[in-house]
Amino acid sequence: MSAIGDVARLAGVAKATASRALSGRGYVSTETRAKVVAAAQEIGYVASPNAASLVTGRTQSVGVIIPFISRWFFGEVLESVEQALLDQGYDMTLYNLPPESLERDRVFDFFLARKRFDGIISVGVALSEREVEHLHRLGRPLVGIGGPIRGTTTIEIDDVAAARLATEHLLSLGHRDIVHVGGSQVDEMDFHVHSNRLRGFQAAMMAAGLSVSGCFYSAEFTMPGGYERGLAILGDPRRRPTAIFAASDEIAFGLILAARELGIRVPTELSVIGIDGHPYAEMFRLTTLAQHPRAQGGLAVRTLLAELATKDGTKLHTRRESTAPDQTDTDGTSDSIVLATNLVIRSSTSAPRARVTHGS
Amino acid sequence: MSAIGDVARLAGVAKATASRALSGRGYVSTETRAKVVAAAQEIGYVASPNAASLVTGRTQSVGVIIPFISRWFFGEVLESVEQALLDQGYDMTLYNLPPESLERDRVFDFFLARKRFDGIISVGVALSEREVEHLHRLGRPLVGIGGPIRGTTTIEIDDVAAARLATEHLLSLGHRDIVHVGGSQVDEMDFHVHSNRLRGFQAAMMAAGLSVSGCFYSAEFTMPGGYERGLAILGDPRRRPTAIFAASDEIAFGLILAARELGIRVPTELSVIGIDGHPYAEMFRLTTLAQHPRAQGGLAVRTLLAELATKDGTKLHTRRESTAPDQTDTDGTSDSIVLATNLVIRSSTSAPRARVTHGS
DNA sequence: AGGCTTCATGGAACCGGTTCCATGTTGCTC
DNA sequence: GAGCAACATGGAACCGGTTCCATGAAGCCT
Repeated sequence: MSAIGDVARLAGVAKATASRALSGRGYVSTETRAKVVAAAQEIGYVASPNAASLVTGRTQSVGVIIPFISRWFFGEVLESVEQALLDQGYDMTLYNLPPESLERDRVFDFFLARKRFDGIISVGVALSEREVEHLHRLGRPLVGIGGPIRGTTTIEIDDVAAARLATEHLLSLGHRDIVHVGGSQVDEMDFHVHSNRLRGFQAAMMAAGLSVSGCFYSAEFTMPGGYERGLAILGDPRRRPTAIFAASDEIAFGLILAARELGIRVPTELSVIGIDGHPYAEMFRLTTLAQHPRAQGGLAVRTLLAELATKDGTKLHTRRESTAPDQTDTDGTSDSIVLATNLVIRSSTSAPRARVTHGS
Repeated sequence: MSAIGDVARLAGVAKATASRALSGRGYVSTETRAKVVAAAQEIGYVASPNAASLVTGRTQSVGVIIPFISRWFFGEVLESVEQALLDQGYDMTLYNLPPESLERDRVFDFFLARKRFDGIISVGVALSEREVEHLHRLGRPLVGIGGPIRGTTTIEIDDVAAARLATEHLLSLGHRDIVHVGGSQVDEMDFHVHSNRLRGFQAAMMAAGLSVSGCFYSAEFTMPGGYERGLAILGDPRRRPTAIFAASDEIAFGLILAARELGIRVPTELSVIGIDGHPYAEMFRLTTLAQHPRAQGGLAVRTLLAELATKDGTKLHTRRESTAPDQTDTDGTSDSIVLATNLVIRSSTSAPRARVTHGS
């Protein structure tokens, strides 16, 4: 269609001047700029980002890797990341890599290897040494959400602490017979979320002098997952706990539904607490430790763009002359930014009923 | 980093030959190709898509516009679209445009106007005349999901028919006192889904000789939305219907929860049917009219890529010489591909209890 | 053996921008 | 009024590929 050359011709200036006028870089007189802008407007000129990328090395777009799209946490992160990037004029290209994805290598070796992104955000995907290495070699900033990645800034919550706080809430209400329903070790490959929450639970229990053996059940991280586990755990009245700490709100919802189905009153006969701050928590009156995925997404984008701005001094476009001796760039700030969670108390938790001593 | 020139030099051939060898276009002897491939392998060469796009006009990437990410239907579509595109070597760039988005114009005029995409998929976003016009002018294929867009191939289900079928299921069980809980007119701007489902409901009711006045209640398209409406509708025992047709499974879940909370048995005292085929339907034992968003997404991609392949003959790269007289390209196949839905009967629906005649 | 087609390869133009460098202008200082 | 900095602009190189065109070597036909 219309190229910048056409704009220049129409405005009666050189390509170089038109470029400067439109991009705002370098010296251009006010009148010239006006002429160029008018010409561009007239023929409906829109710059080709490809051409610009080719010479500047900047693409104005960011790649995002994520294992799930429709699970609440990930959907929220995605929405906030997209929003923040759009605000700053960046495109977001999405790679959905479920835990067992066969495409994984192809995404890393082919899609991400092309210099198509100014930076990459990895959400809840545990990267292998090789993969991190691979991405670092691209010389593009990489920011993670949801767990530490070696040599990379990561936004996360303190899962151990969150789990401990949730458990302590139950303990403080007087519960002694507490069970944790969390993610299975098998799904764990995707991050340490599951085991961290389990550890937090165990830490709190042990600090209270309670045994943790037999207190953990695994479930899928979904409402049906919690529901099924709930039916199994609560089915046997003699082994029924007085409180359950669920590793996610969705699991907690499922547990509550299972309890209702079995005629067990929440919270009178069973307290349930979750982690997430899911929008449905209000409806289920669920007490939960709220995390804020949108804040995490927004912060990830700000962090990435800040690193990008810093790196701006150092020409992104690797000039062949500057044969820097393959520095591994380990100076990369490997901080882990921990965001706060907060306890939202609703009516799914309360003190346990007066204890009925078993067996006598 | 490494450019194709480096590969060529290492292999001892010209850039042109290296390009042919790697892209597989044009004549290259087997040995030469081997040499080039080996050289490329050796220095870890990865082609720059930007440079290629610049000359070919193809970007190997597709833009997707979608109003929600975390709602079930949209998440599913997104996952399947991404998957299908990745399979074919395409990138997916995502634009999240919620109904009231202020970014809307910016996305159309700036982000989508740059020749960055080979095609565009619009999911559940009603496009204005101007926007369609705008996209068509780019000369890139456009495929819609979820509703007709003038002059564009669209993948959809027959919402009217699906609603009618759902309603007929309730009627065939003997229900006469049926209520429809669907999307509000206000959200409607995003598509005709809401009003189409309402129309299907009304058609079935009227065909059965029943009045439809006062039989419709609007709700947010979420579980809490259905829950709240459910409490209101079912709260008054005298005006309680024997069956509810919910416009979405999530609404249906909410209705079921409300019923349980009010001590109303499903399906004995209240039948509930939804539309969607949500994965949680199993857990809620919900009878529903299943649609298949993944199939819709996959088909949309296949359709788009097919149009792209056709257009391939006609040089995508508009050569300045071919000053074709601004043809509006109204030949565009404006088909609407309608995908099937199917009734999945579970135990949220049954015949109504023996009728208790009111008032006497 | 001469002429043609098919295959192989290199040189150079080109896609559409950005940026370096050279060449002028002004305007201000001493 | 000479000297110098800041401002304006154009020409040309360049980013990294693809493709057109020309040249040449085989292989085949008559």
